[in-house]
Amino acid sequence: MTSKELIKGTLRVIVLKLLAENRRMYGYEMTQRVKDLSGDEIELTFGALYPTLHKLEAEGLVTSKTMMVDNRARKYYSLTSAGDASASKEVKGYFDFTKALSLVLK
Amino acid sequence: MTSKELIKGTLRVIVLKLLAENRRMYGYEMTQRVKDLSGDEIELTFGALYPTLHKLEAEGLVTSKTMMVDNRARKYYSLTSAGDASASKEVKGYFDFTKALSLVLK
DNA sequence: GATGATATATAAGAATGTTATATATGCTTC
DNA sequence: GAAGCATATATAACATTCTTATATATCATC
Repeated sequence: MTSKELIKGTLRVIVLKLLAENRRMYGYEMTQRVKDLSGDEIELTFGALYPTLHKLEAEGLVTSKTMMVDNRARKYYSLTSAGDASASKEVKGYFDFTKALSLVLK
Repeated sequence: MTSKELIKGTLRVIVLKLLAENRRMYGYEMTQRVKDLSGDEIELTFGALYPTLHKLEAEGLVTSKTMMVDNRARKYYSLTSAGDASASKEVKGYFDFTKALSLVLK
């Protein structure tokens, strides 16, 4: 892990992007996917992930469905159509911000 | 402004970088410089900037010196040698994180 | 004399993240 | 069969950090 503080503000975008790329995912899967994709650099914590997921659900950007898999409850999250629109918008916003910030930091 | 939330966690790096590039700067100057450099995309708020500056000072990474300029008090901030070391380290940390995150978001 | 740019700073409140904890299954190892 | 680890969801207490509002003050311009 490079820096834990820097994840602030980006968790929401990460979740939206993951769900935009995958029809449905469950929380634990997201933490593993992010860890893999980032080369073990970014590790999501559950204490941050679940509140974020619940918040997105309350905003109507995400829906969830609990299923039994291998005798174990698994809660799948998916984007709503509003969530799909938000996802591309917020990912773009992230890169715009990054670009602007790189002008300051370079 | 693209997104206000995304600035979270990056303010500290911004301040360190500004002071690494300039021998000394005052708060108001920092907000203007960041605004200029980022093409009006990033606007620092004083309520976030001053606490950050004071925190860096408490950590021994920054020192300050108040001077009268045009009959007006102006507080200049500078990096200590520890601050100088932190600056390059934390800027690098930011770009490492950004790189890792772009693997997730692309 | 009102407005706007310059200039620093604090306080209340909101948002968001960390750490610890609880719960539970299934698999592997001792 | 007990212990430990990976899998799996979730909440609570706490800490940090940012936003918004507010206070104060000078100088230049209209």
